[in-house]
Amino acid sequence: MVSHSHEHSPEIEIPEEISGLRMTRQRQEVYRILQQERNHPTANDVFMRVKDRLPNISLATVYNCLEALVQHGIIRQVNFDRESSRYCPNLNEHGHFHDEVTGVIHDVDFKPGIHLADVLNLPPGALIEDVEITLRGKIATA
Amino acid sequence: MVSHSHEHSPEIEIPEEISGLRMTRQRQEVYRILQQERNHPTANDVFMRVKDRLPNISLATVYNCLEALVQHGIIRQVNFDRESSRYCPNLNEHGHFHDEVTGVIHDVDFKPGIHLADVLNLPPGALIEDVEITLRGKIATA
DNA sequence: AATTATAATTGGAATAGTTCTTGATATCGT
DNA sequence: ACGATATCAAGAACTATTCCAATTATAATT
Repeated sequence: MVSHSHEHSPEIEIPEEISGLRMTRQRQEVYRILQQERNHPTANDVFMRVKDRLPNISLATVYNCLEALVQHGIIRQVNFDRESSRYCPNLNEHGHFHDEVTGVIHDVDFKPGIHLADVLNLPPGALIEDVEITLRGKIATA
Repeated sequence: MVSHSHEHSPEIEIPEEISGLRMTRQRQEVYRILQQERNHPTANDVFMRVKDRLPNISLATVYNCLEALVQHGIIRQVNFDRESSRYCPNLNEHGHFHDEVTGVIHDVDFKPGIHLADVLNLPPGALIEDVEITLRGKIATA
């Protein structure tokens, strides 16, 4: 076990295991970046940032880590059209609004008490396992 | 076993120009396929089908045609995760349910009177230009 | 602690969907 | 008909992602 002694940045405590996933150093650092930067980074964004702390990490490992975190329900993968996938630590059911002027991606929550099945005519017997709601547009400069 | 017959579908009359887009032979045939086969085909699906009528068409042209039709608001492009894009002639605001057992994609409409702005907490001033709602799951076998 | 087994990481090669490029062909406006 | 413009075909190029083989780290067992 690693004795973490003196670090200066506001560290986020990450347990050694989450949801049955072994939290290796690489997975920890990838996860930390998602927690700190809530900008919905791409795999490559994460790769560039994580190299500050793990200079030898490979892009393949970043992909592996992100996939492992997604599989274990620790983060979510978000796709806009055919652009690079982005990753998001917000596990609440929510959608995304992509401001195409600034490029910023905003989380969009449901209004309280609203559930998808209430507003959509789903096929009979449909068991939803995953939902993706993505909006694209701009913000009126009032 | 499914007999995969291209039954004679009644010809669909397609005007020479739609929404300011010149309807070339290739665009007509691509569009016709989308109208006839409402299976949300991929570009490659369309390519294979359209070769019955235009044996010399190229895949690049199919992509060009699909893009032109999308740009002019004649069809819609639908993405599921990072899979191949699919194309859809249904212009009503609707989502898609992807049955991951059968692979079938169902259109999913809003219940009458429901609009997105009623159910989502959009960022103030957001002007939505495009919405994508994709669901993934299975259908319970009664 | 040493040994074996299992899992994770790395770096590069491979893949797949899509886009780009170039030269040929068709269509439009005059 | 003529030049200008748009579209097309074929294949090369591009890019995000995955795969693979070899190495390294961690865990389990003795």
